[in-house]
Amino acid sequence: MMFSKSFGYALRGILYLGMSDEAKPWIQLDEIAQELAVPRHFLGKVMKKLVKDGVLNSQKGPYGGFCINENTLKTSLLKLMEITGEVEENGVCVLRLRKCNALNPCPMHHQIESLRRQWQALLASTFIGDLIRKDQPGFINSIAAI
Amino acid sequence: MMFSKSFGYALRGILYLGMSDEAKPWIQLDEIAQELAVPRHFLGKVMKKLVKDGVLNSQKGPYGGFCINENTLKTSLLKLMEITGEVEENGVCVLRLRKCNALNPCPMHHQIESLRRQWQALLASTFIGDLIRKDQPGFINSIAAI
DNA sequence: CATATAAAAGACAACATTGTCTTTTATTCG
DNA sequence: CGAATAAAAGACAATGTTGTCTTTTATATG
Ligand code: FES
Ligand code: FES
Repeated sequence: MMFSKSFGYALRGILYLGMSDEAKPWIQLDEIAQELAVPRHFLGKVMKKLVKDGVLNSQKGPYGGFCINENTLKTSLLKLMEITGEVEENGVCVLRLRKCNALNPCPMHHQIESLRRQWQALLASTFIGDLIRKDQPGFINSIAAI
Repeated sequence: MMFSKSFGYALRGILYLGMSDEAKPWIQLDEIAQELAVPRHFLGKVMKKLVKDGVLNSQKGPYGGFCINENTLKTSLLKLMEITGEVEENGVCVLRLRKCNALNPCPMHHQIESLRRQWQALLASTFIGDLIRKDQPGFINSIAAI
């Protein structure tokens, strides 16, 4: 019940772009990494993946950088987890014994089933757009570390 | 939402002992590892920790091995996670930004709060004894791989 | 006591994730 | 075109988890 670093960086990077002033079309990696206090090159790799999957746009060269596009706000957390590598193989037992299966359940299957369903539902039905609070002045602090 | 290998091995090892015939006082690592199809020496390290924390007993020498004790069945999954190293530091944000805090929440705090509470409650209130099904003949298969 | 046995302990390897650094590629602008 | 800029790409290091192998320690038995 904890996201990978990659996932956290991806989400925070996206939200930073989503919160940024539209007057500035492209935001550079340098700025994002500095504001979020995140390792620059590692964030770069994560952002690259997001661009490749069409969740963000990027532009090389002077005045280039990253920005959101028409897909960004419609992207689900589940999609984000797929992109950042939390494979979350379909229906795998929490003990990783096998495909999760109510007919041949592991000892924890029943206690955990409902929670897993809720978790999946949350990831699939929460979108980037749901997480942005442009009206809330302190929002940017909530994605910067400490 | 997935346990570490160490946790899985620990739980399955304990349950194997809990299911075993009481006529045989000590069960050897060799048998457990083979039956559960788990790496023997790695399991050994995990079992050692369980013994150190008083969740199991062990005995060196001929006819030695492992067995459950008066604490075993009363051990919670939360305790087991502590022992196997899923630190689960108290109230850490899912994005690992800071101590989790409703007053200064990260963007995901509200969506996730209820699930985390349920998860914690489940771990704290489920005990090894709750997971053993001595009456169920196929139980042993449910903790063996595949 | 000598021997055999099994856990405990420790050294080390394989692998995945995370992080750093350098080089390459594309783009803007003068 | 040439220089500057910024992402993309790739090589590599640090760290954590998982897995293997060998040596040490404790115990039972004859
Ligand atoms: S079989 Fe293990 S969680 Fe479903
Ligand atoms: S502040 Fe991030 S989950 Fe609570």
